[in-house]
Amino acid sequence: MSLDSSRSANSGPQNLKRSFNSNSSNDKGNSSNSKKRKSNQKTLGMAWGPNSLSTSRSSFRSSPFSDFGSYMVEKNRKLQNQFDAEASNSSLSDSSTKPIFHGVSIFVDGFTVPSSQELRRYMLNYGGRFENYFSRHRVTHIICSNLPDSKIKNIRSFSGGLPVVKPTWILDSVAAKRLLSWVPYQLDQLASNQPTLSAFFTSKFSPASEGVFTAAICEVKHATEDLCLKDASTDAKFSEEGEPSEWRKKITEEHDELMRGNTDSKVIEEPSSSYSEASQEVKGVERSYLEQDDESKENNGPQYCPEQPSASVSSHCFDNHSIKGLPHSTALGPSKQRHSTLGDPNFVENYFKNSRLHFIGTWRNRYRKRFPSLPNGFKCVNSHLDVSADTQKTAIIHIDMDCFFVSVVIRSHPELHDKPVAVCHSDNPKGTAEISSANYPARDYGIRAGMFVRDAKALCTHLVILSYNFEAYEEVADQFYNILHKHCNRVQAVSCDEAFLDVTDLEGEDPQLLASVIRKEIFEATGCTASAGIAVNMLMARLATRTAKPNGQCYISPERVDEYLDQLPIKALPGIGHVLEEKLKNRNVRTCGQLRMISKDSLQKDFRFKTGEMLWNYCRGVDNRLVGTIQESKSVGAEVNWGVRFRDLQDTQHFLLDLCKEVSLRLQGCGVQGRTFTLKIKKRRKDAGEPAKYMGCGDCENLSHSTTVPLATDDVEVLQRITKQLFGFFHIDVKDIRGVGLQVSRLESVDTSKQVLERNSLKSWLISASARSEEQCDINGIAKDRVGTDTEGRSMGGNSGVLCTDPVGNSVLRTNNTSNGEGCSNQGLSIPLLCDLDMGVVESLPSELLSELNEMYGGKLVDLIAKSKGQGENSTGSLCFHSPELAKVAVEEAERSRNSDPISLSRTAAEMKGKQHILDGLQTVPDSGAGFNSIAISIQGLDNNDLMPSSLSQVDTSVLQQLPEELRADIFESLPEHRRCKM
DNA sequence: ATCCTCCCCTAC
DNA sequence: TAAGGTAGGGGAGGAT
Ligand SMILES: Nc1ccn([C@H]2C[C@H](O)[C@@H](COP(=O)(O)OP(=O)(O)OP(=O)(O)O)O2)c(=O)n1
Ligand SMILES: [Mg+2]
Ligand SMILES: [Mg+2]
Repeated sequence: MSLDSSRSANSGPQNLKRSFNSNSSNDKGNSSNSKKRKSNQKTLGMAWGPNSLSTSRSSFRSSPFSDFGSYMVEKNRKLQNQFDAEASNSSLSDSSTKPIFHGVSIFVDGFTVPSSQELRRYMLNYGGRFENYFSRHRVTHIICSNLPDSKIKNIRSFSGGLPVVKPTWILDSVAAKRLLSWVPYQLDQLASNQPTLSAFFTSKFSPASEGVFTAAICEVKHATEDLCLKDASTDAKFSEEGEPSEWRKKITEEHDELMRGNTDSKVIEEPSSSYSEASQEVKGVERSYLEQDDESKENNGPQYCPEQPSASVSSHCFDNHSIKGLPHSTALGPSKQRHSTLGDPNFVENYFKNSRLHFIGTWRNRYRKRFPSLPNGFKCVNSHLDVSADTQKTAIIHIDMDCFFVSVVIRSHPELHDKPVAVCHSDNPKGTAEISSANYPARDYGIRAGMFVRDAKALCTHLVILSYNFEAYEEVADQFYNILHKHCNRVQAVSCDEAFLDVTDLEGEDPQLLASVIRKEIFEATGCTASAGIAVNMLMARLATRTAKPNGQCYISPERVDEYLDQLPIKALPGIGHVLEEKLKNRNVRTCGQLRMISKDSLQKDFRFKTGEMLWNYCRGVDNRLVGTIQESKSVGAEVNWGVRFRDLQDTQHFLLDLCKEVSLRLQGCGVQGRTFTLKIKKRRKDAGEPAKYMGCGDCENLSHSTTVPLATDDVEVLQRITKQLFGFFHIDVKDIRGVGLQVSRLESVDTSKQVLERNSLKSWLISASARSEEQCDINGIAKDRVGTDTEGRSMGGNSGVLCTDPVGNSVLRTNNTSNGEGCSNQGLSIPLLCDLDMGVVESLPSELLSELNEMYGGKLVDLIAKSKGQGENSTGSLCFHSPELAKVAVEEAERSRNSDPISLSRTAAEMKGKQHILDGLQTVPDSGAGFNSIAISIQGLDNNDLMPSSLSQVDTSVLQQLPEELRADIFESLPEHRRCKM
């Protein structure tokens, strides 16, 4: 309770976090440290380093990732806990058992007698460990029955040099009540072929050995772990025999076995045995992934082109008008800025081209285009049909590619498949580049996504670093989804490597069998493995996948949910990140079992309604979410929090312009326009030193301001004006800026139907404006436009006129009956006749509206305007002040102009002219009587001049200053308090 | 009550 | 050297 009250204050969470991780060396890593300390204290602690700076930590709070890399730690810990729990339970039941297998960790390969289940039980009961997946660094012995010769070769490469021992070794050891040497039990074929193996093995596998059970002959000296590991992984002697293709084949052939025998049995899987052998023969396993692209490529040509609008900013269309682009900096030496915004005029584009997070962050939009929601796709309507009218159990499959980024690029390095490999931009052992993905051998060393490469290298000096290949990720993701959609029409994409399937309605299909089929197809098509979880809801399916990884699948039956969750660390639940974990830890809650002890009321009191409910449900395995197609997006944005360094306002403006271009292109790529714009700034904290991460943002305050405009737009110039305006709200030294983002929300689709709507609203607006301009300004009604197609802002009272403010505090004086236009707008109007248009209104339209309108009239509008201009100043009289709407528009435009730079203003003569026209009109305000009360004024213009100087600011100010004092005061007072102060 | 802005948290 | 993005859910607190 006290914890989340900290939310109310800005600094609350930061302080909280700081206290959590006073020892982080990575200013982004923060709270994950506490976790890491725990799970792998020594190495990780050293890797991350002791960290003195409490301040260093919260820096990258938006770094969702700070903690992400630790989930595998959690998973392992979870399994560990389960294992320990089971082991201790078992021990309790048979207190006489001795830890015969202490230090022994087996992996059962394929069919054995006794079964892997039984072997597992023996291990549990006698102090050993049982690995559900193969890891050369965790497994000490592979247990395997004699195999046909054809399989020996595979085993050899698969085993990576570990002892391959017959199951009777376990049985005999149990019978003897001590650990026997495994040497006599070595698999015949291997023993005869590889006489030298045993020497190697013996040195490598000293059972971890508290000397109590030293009876075994095999127990040689305690060779150091490091030495052993190094030997094992650097010595290619064993692995090189295995062809990569064979490895693939082996994986394929055995994945059924693994599913049934090992992974499945691991914890949860129902011992259903029927489906496993039913799996198809692998015919085309050898068909290389390289030849697989054909289908999808020809269909659509999946490609990741950061240059494409929807992916990233388009290149080459920028003039870099940064005249002083020479890299001289006051604070930073040239070398320091080479990779910053200061060193690269094309920074934004290049940055996004290389950003992995940008890739995964924008993937969803590309998916939307590639797989437009299918007509038969299930819409995720929250129809609470849940009344269990469905007697049939729902069946959900969650499927996720194993170490996706590594798996894809490792295909061209088959010799590396069992070596520790990670994908990263840099191989610099001192670098702060981040690991994107690490394969499972690398994870055995504690290497995780998000970690600095130097820390990863410290954990594993021979870690192999591979480069990104975004195009390949895109392509594999595409194949992945092609397969999923082929089997199921209820697919919910989670990310480029992960999805949920609702297979409830696929009757006659065993979900587990289906999952194995899909996994196999994925492997055959892509050469990459995927893991799957099957359960009755999304939550449990996802958890099952974690258990199943890598290259496995796991079914959690409803009966075993409780058992599964009881010891599960709460951090493993989706939705519980490091913050919630810490809060719960402070209440001594670490496992789902413990979480269940807390009442829902209590949780909702401490964690608020929704979160409390989520916690209560999830720790019980309850999840009411439905698998649905991707919903239409609610926001579009772009941000950069790396390499952002500015010297002066011009640097900043240049960057903001690029960001606007990027966002504009993305809006257009998504076919939407937006009305609300939010500018986010990361501001270096006063006490923050150099970021731990090279070119990183370090410890920052996160600031944001937003504004809402009346008409949705995707126009770069409009974005630019708005952005400049927003930037004015931050009274900030540009040298402190470490990150910038622009987000657009209140989106409106630009598809045909919406276009019609928009045009209608525009038309109605014009008509009603025109009509009203002939009445007297009529003030009545309460305008509250929720639908928001055309008006905006809130009524702020007043009789003769209403001062409205948009959310940012651009105050807009206008009459309430603005909404009349909107009232009509949804009813569909025919286009007003040209001659019915009020030219004064038309001329004062913002340029983008004008051009849109012009389109509606087939281009005749501009002609008409030209003619009306010829008539002299006649139109001026009606220009601004007969129509509140007109005034509104005029003021908005004037406001935009104020913050526009000279370049954009002069870009089109027509636009400039229009603005000047309006300004002229504004200057006549004092004379214009009744219409006067509908002037809009942007208050921030009053004191933005220092930050946003522009050629027009003086004009604006003078316009403002011409206002009667009374009105000015009125306007000022009507502004929200925080706006007034901030100015 | 409901909307709005400004945040935080989470996932990949 | 390095490329710490993107989007949704949700809540506090103020305005209406
Ligand atoms: N901090 C992170 C997390 C993920 N990713 C990218 C790389 C991953 O390959 C991909 C998919 O994320 P997953 O969580 O599915 O992780 P992996 O697929 O790498 O491993 P796993 O086998 O656990 O799924 O997203 C990243 O770049 N940085
Ligand atoms: Mg994955
Ligand atoms: Mg994933």
